[in-house]
Amino acid sequence: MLSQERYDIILNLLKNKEIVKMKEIVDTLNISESTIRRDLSYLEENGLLKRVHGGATLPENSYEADFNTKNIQNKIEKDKISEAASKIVLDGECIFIDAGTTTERIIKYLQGKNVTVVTNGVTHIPELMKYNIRAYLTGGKIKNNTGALVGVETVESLKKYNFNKCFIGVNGITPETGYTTPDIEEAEIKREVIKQSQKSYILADFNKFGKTSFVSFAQLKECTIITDKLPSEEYRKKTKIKEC
Amino acid sequence: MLSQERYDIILNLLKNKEIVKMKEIVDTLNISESTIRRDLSYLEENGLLKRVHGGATLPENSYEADFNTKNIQNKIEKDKISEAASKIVLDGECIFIDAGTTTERIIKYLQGKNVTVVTNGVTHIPELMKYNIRAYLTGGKIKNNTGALVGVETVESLKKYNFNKCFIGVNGITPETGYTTPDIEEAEIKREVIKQSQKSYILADFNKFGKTSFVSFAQLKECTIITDKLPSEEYRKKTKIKEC
DNA sequence: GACTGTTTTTGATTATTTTTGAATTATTTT
DNA sequence: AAAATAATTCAAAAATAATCAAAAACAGTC
Repeated sequence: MLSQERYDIILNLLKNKEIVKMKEIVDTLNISESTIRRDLSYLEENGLLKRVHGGATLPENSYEADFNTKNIQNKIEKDKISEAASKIVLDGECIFIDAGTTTERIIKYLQGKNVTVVTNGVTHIPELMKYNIRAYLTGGKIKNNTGALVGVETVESLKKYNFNKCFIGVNGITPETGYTTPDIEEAEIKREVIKQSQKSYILADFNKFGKTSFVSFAQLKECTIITDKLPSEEYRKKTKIKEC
Repeated sequence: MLSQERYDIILNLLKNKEIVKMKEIVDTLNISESTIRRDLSYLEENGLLKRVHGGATLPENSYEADFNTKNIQNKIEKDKISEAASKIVLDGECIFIDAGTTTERIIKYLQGKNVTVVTNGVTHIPELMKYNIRAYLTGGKIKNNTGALVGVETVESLKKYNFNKCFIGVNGITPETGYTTPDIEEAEIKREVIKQSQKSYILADFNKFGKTSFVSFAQLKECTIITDKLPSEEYRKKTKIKEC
């Protein structure tokens, strides 16, 4: 059995139960405790679960949406992207962090840095408070499914800020349609944020390339893409790309 | 049984009952008192509950001095106040709910009502989403200790809304100083909210009467007090009071 | 392909640490 | 003071970490 398979199964056990015991994993996988311990350590390092005495639990701030991503490797890459993003943030800067699970991961890497964060993602708040990061929330309507703040109030609110950098999530990237997302209200926010930022960064794992979602919010050249793997040279010609 | 499981169960017992006795925990968990004591200590250290002789209660907000922590009756009263507050909210109204633990309790009683809620309390969000209440958040700086949104951005944000009613927490009430609270930034918000509301309500259990905190944010007559027990007739002469 | 040497993965074994419950002592409540 | 509850201590049990040899996977070489 491949380690990847084991990772999948373990995370799946967790996904349904919130908490899983060593014994349960042993029973389902029929594999030695030693190996499972190693797996758990690995998964913990990559923030996919939290080990506790006797088993493992979901990590503190895991929002369900993230668990729909089946491929573990993909999650690990996502984390690398977030880490890379955090590294380009300089001391004293003011940045915007978009709502969404990919962008949320940046926060933990900002720990100890002197930055001011503005966000429209209410799910980011516990994380921001945990690391004691100076943070502002845009106003607006709370979208019940994603916990993003949207609407006129949010756009108005954004106009008051000037960001050194902004970090934005995305669902599809093509040279023709640019950056796309499925939600029209959230697209509006992203558009406004880019307008208010000196530099704009798109966080995208490599399977977003070549995909198109419902609403375009910017052209390729308006932002720098931070990604783990570049699919073709075509994109590099059209915009700046930072690989990690 | 994993310690994590026990934590969950204990906190769940608490969530519904406000207070839980040692014996109850022993009966439900079938585990030694020693272990449960250790669990309670751990949970207390993490601010998830407060130990009392013979069991545990829900934690109090540290800065919001509550002198009767041991008194369970007091908590029941608090909840009655919140329930009474929720009952004066009419169908279709737009209300403001102040940040804080007392006001947070209103939310669960709004379930199913057709209301629009605006708030500056980020800790209210999960509860608002849980009951699927149409909600807006003011913008502003996230105060790290209380999770309240404050500052110019919040005040600006509030000016756009007109509320039918607002529900505000308080730390002290006297005929001379009016309504008082320890935080100057939060006071500013309360002041603005009252300005934007047709009717303003103060939620106060009876031990807030006769106390004075640092900053005044309104005179007695500007608001209606919702309380469980009235300490003296003096107050009734100066403002409207709703007992429950 | 077959062979060889290297690296990686695995499971058993053995320390080491953590958790637990009982016994004892101290503290609080009535 | 008596009863109830809590803190402390300690040894047994359970879980984890560390170690190591066998097995499997891999990379070259012929």
